[in-house]
Amino acid sequence: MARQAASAAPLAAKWRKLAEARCAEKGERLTPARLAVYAEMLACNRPLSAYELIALLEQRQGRKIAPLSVYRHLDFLMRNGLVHRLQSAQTYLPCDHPDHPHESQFLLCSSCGHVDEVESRGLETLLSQIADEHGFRPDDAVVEIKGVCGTCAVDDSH
Amino acid sequence: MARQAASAAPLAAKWRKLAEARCAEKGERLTPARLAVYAEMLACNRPLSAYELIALLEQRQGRKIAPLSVYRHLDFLMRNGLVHRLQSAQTYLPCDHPDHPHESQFLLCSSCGHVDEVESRGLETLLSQIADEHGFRPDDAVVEIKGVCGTCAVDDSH
DNA sequence: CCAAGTACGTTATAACATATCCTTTTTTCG
DNA sequence: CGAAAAAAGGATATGTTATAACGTACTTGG
Repeated sequence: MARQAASAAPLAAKWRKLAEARCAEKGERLTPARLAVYAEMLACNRPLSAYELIALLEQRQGRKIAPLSVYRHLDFLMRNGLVHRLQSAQTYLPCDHPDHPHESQFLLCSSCGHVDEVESRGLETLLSQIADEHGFRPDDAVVEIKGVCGTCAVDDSH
Repeated sequence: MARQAASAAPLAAKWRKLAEARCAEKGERLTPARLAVYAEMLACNRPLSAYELIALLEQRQGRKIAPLSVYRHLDFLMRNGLVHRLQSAQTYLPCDHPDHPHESQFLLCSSCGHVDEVESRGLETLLSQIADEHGFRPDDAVVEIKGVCGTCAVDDSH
């Protein structure tokens, strides 16, 4: 039986289609190199630093990859709402629900490293209000809550 | 008249006393080196990268300063609530009201670079609620709103 | 004094990100 | 189609941010 050359991480059709749709909307080109970075991030399913991502891609593809390439691909993916950057950890994470543009808030577990992406309209409203009270016109907000997730809290108590 | 050797930035008594009080509470030692970093940050009155701070201190003191020294001093100042780190900009800013421990939120103007530190109990409550809904125990939250401040917005409209 | 702990200096290096320049690929349009 | 333009990607170098590892000196408290 033929073995396929594993030059890219497997990518579920669901995610590929969403990604294609998001890029098509803006007339952006979702090239194989870009898709490979996105697939790798989804396959790994945790926040990755740019250099961790480089290492994974190099291993997968069996060749050297320059940091700049990955940063360009990350920029592209962020620009199109497929990937977020965690500012407090300098890592990158695929968006959990890239079906629509949105602001996100993150819950970062300091114990297991898991990150939960949540979307709270109430919070966004309140942030706008706060900005408004200070005569400030907000463009975009970073909200990253560090703490311990439910699973780890349960484990702690044992 | 005697000219004083300007080996440290001038530091208003108000800020020095607050800093001393904060450190005394925790039995921490506010040494001259630490105070010099704090004074420099207050004198500059804008977010500084660690390396900008190094350059300023080197100029002021007329000698080389190792990055690690400044990072240690910044850690100290943050640990004692005198300085904040802006996660999205990788810069450091003296706390606006170090008279009590608190969580802060920041309004960062992308036009003039000014940063406003605000404290919203309502926001903190809402963040706790959101965490709670997700079974998450929060330790600390990063909230940084980027946008355009009132002053710059007025200028824009001309 | 002496031991322990904290602060700080020095050198080196790790980790994160971008600049510059050039080649390849894709698109556009006569 | 084929030339020009635009977008993407590769290679090399460098800039920026942060920490490791190790040693010395300065408190502090018995």
